Amino acid sequence: MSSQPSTPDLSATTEAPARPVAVPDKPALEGLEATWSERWKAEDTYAFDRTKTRSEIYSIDTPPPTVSGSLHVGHVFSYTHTDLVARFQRMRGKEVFYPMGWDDNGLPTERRVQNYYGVRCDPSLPYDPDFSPPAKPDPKKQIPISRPNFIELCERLVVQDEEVFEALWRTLGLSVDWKQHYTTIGPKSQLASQRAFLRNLARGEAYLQDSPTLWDVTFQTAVAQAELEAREYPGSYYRVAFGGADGPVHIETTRPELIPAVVALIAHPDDERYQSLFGSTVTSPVFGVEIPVLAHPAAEPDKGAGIAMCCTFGDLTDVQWWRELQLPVRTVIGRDGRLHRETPEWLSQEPAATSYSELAGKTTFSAREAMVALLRDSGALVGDPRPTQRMTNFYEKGDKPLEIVSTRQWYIKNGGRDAELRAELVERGSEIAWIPGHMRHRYENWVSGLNGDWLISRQRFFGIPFPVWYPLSEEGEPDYAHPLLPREAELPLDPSTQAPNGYDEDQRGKPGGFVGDPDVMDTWATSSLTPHIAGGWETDDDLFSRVFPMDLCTQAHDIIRTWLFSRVVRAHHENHVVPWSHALISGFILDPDRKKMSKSKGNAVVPSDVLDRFGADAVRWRAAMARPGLDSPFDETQMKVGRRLAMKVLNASKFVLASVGATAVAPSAVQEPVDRAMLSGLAATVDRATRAFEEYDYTTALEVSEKFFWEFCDDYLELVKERAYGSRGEEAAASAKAALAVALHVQLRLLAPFLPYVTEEVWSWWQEGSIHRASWPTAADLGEGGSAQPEMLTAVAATLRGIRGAKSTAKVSMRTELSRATVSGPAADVALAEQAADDLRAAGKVTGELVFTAGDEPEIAVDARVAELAAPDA
RNA sequence: GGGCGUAUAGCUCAGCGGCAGAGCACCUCCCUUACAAGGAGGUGGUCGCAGGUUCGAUCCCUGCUGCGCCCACCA
Repeated sequence: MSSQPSTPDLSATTEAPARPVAVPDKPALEGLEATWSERWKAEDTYAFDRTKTRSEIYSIDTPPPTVSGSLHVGHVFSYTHTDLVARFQRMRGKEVFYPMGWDDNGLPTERRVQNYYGVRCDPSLPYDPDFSPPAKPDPKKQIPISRPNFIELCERLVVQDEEVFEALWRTLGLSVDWKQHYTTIGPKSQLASQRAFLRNLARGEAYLQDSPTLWDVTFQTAVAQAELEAREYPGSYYRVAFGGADGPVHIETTRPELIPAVVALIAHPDDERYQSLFGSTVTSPVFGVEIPVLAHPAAEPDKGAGIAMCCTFGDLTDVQWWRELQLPVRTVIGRDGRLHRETPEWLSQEPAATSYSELAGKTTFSAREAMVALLRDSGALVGDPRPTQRMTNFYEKGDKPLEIVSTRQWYIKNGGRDAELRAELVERGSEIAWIPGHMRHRYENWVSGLNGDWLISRQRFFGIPFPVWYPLSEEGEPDYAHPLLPREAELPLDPSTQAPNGYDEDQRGKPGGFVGDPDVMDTWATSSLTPHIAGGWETDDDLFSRVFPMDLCTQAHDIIRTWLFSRVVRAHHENHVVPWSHALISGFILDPDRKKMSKSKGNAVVPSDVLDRFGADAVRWRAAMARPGLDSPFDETQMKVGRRLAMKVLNASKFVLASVGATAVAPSAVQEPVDRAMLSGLAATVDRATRAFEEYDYTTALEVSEKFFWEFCDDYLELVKERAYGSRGEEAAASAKAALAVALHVQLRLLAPFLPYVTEEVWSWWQEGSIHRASWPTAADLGEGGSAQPEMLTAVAATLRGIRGAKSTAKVSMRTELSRATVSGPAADVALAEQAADDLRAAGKVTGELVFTAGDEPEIAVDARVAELAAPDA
């Protein structure tokens, strides 16, 4: 560093660069993804160094994508957001723990296997070791296969799917350490899920309960509150007369097929119309069953007839009444969604039994038609049905309304039935730094609105089994109150193939023997443990202590109620902490009509297609323009802007490094005022980008860096081009070249998180190592120039723009020479611009006079005379 | 019905007490030795509506309206 400005340190500019500079003649974006993703893989560029201490580490919990689903650009954007932060933190010197998982467990995989291979799982069948799926699956005739055969196919297919996903993420340039990878069905997940479950059970946080459950009749499994989706569903109101002592009592129902399951009529205790009926009984139409009339405050006088029929179970209000009024259970709908084939005992009398036979075995839809006919014949149907649209609960992956079926299920306490726990979990939410902040309301709303504990068991096949058996009594009845549990050291295990301690396999299913729990855990019961699974909980304490609790969780807002909340629940129970300090929430990518993208709507944009057409850097650029939490419509034209930036980085870099030959990064050689002014502006940009990134505002970090870069190209580069080529001598050229090299060196690093491919490509032309392991730029990288006055470049650029404007107005080429140009404006600005008079003269091709004069204009203006027009005859 | 967010140029979005901004699109010009998949210049706005606070409001407050999302809503 020179202490004597009069003798600039030229040695820095003449010394040979660290390595030969190799700039291609025609830099191109094509092929960069293949080249560099391969290199990063081979060189393990993003490997996590587990010797670092917790304070040196930045750990990230990323949502494991459903590999059996299809990704669209929305996913790609959200995962890019995570990667932007990861790359920034890495360059800032943090050791980034950035694992990736695949969610391959659960129903989506089962469905995909069914369709892909044309099979279905029939647990009653024995394993067939010679089974191979049909070459041409017939979707209409699925072949029944055993559960072990089915699971084999699941495992086979997810491996294929996962390869495709990994390739996509690598192409996108996610800086994941793939050695930290996990799958939600893999052994690590099995172990963590079963261990965590046993711990929950031991502490009383998990329990088994036989009670009314939301039930999907298509998939024949229980579903959790978090998986509900209310949808509009057409129906009709039927006005139906029950027989009362003093004449008929009318109710309205949309579900007449549930009349055989009526256990009470219920009205509001203050409803004057029904005071005389409370305590009395009525008889149900068609069946003639005696039904009590009861009062309960949940009945709404304005709804329907004001008096409701309570069935077991038509909806959640029925469950509430059943529970609080201690009503009997009269179930008619089975797990398959059909009315029981056997006549229920309370309908065994005639004429009920004959009537019921009209309904037995029918789906709810057919049973409804049959029931309406019975009502009509009996005269109990009053008037015509009135069509209606109402909101009905569906399983989010299902297409038939949910039923409520009494079943035995495993639950984990999540505050849904415990105000104290709920308050603790709400409080956990406020310990998280939400980005953007208002996403915390989503969390609080959800937790506050829970109406039951978390149902984690599913009556499915491809999932993690509960590590539990039940002893069988001498009568062969399972004793659910005293489950047989393994020791943690025996995990992971499968109770359907392994016997509990103290029993032999031949006692399975025999009186006095045991039976394994047949259910599997829902996939959220596993993904709620992703910080534990990825972090080596209880299997690698050293690693876990270095990465947990994590620094960041990133995801879209739709899974706050599921993935985010369930991880908070698990970490709260197990570790008494929140699992991460920050939650960065992405918005959705919408189609151009602002509708959410989804495969079913056919408006999803396939990521591999846009990656092929625009390149990963361009796609990432567009992703970075979507601020946290904000939904953003997808528009291809914006990809082009990102692509143009990537291309510009290649071209500008080629110009600086090859055409000008500015390769030595030597800030001390920068002496010209305008060069120092440029570096000073860059210093301010670095500062702003860094602050923005620290606040997870990657969009602003990109905007300020990109804006500077374009001005650097459009103004500064043009301005100093001639001087850098040597038009004003060695010293002046050296200053420009040093400034160009320093600025490029800094700007490439500023852009590296966004455009990992082009920045790496350019870095490789003249620097050692990966730019992604280089340090994040600071003002110190810019030397003393960084503290010069940036206004000077502003004034000079305004002057240059004025000169160009004059040529543009005169409709002449920018190469046209000017015989005279007068720069006027505020005295201070003009004085600053004048300091770069020689550069301006060169860049503007002012061959004649270039006059600087203070004037009245509020900003710099240029009055120019075009030489060719001034002398057309010449 | 409850909650959250949002409304700024044709489009996508910044700005959030002091002269209304960017990119895209559009128009004009220029094949300039880094870049024509480029470059230069330009047109374009009652900052949703109505009140209020203020010397001053796109910005703060209140109300309204539109849009979006989450939750609740199966009589």
